[in-house]
Amino acid sequence: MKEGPDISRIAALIGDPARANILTALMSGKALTATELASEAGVTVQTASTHLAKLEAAEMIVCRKSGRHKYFTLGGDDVGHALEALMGLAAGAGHLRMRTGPKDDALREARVCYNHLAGAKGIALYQGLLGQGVVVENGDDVVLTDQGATWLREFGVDVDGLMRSKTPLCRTCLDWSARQTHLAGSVGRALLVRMQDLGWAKRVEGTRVVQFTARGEAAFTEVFGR
Amino acid sequence: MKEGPDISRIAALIGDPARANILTALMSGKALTATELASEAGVTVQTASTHLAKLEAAEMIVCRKSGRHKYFTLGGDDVGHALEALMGLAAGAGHLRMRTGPKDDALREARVCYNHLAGAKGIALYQGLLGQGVVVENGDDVVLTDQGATWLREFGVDVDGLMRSKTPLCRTCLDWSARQTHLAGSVGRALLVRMQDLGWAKRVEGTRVVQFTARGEAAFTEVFGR
DNA sequence: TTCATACTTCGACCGTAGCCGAAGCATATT
DNA sequence: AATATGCTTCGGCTACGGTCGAAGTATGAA
Repeated sequence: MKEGPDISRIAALIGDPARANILTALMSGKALTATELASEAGVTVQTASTHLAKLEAAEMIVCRKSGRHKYFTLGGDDVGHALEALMGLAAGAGHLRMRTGPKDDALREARVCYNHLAGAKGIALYQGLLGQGVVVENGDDVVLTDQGATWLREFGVDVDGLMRSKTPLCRTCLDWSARQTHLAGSVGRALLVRMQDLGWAKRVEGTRVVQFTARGEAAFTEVFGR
Repeated sequence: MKEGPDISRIAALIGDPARANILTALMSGKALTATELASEAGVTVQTASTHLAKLEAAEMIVCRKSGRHKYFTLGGDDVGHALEALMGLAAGAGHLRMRTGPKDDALREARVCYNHLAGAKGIALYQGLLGQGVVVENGDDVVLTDQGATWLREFGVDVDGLMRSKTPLCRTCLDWSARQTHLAGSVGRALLVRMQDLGWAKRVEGTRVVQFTARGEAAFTEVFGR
């Protein structure tokens, strides 16, 4: 009768609002302490503690203790992917957050999606890469072209290093804000890092917002088109 | 404070065991009636009815009524993808079902995963296609080669028809039984259909099990190896 | 019309799990 | 040692939601 992996266990884990908030906060990719996560989730530290214990037992998050702090991060890329997929569903079903925060516009413009660029800027980036033949689409899969590898090298990305790693180079990721795809995978991550190194953009502390500088904005448009 | 779509709502929806069973049952891709789903989920029809109403309200499933029956199917591909992602997580965390049913071995051997072939046979199929250069891997993306299109045509698959459609040709899908990838996407689906047309395999009514005939087994090994 | 089947709604029961206050450890700082 | 900070455990309260029996609606068959 019952077959397959027990999907409901982990879904129930994500299903609690407090835990969902914790996980969403960790989608920023940054390591956060228990108290930070508690305030993020809107619960006391005690409750957060039990939640974190459960999430850790399920290997959805991992913790690294340093002194009297415990820093938490997402368990792995699979966890991020699953959360992204759920966000896509939630956005599609119109289940957006009730009170849309003041940062919502900024989030729609440019934000961090686990480790790569998302939002309007993320989509523009992807479209730009497609237009220049750096990557090509195949269904909803993306492939890095040979000329694309060269292009990336010139842009300052260590493509060969990425290729040695086992993590996939390119993946598509569906935006929950605009219903379009943008670029994830190690290339997507590397591009975000590179743009920060170039001083084009900075992350706004404590949020997932990515703030472009005036110069960065111009350079971005120059390279990727609007 | 709170940013992004409300992930917890739908996660909680999937988090209930009964609803999870319903969704898992619908992963077979077949349209099922309310009573069938009730027995599948192990609850009475009344409870199933309320669950179905909730799932439908969230657009996770759609229903088509015919006479006094109501046939339910998954809401869309996004739903399927999200469920797959969760299954991957659940399998990874070792949260497999407690009591493994009698059909479990058959499921591990060959089963329907939403609409394509999964299990040991699914993996063998994918490996065979890779070995013959019909598809090539790029990270965790898969691409159909030109020679692969020709091969498929000879195998009896209407590749050109598939290409005209907007749905992606090839996608990878992670098995929960063996932790390996197999082929999804419209090509994956078409191959399963073709094998059934050839009389190689039949679906066992009411389950996700795919039963290969002796002749089909031999032909499969012939064509794909292993 | 009458009966049977498929599904839905209502009402009441019950259990699980989230929540916080308070106390308990553990690690740093003085 | 004494104090402060970060995190965990315990106990009890509460509420939300899943569950089923029973009654109610819709559709098809006799």
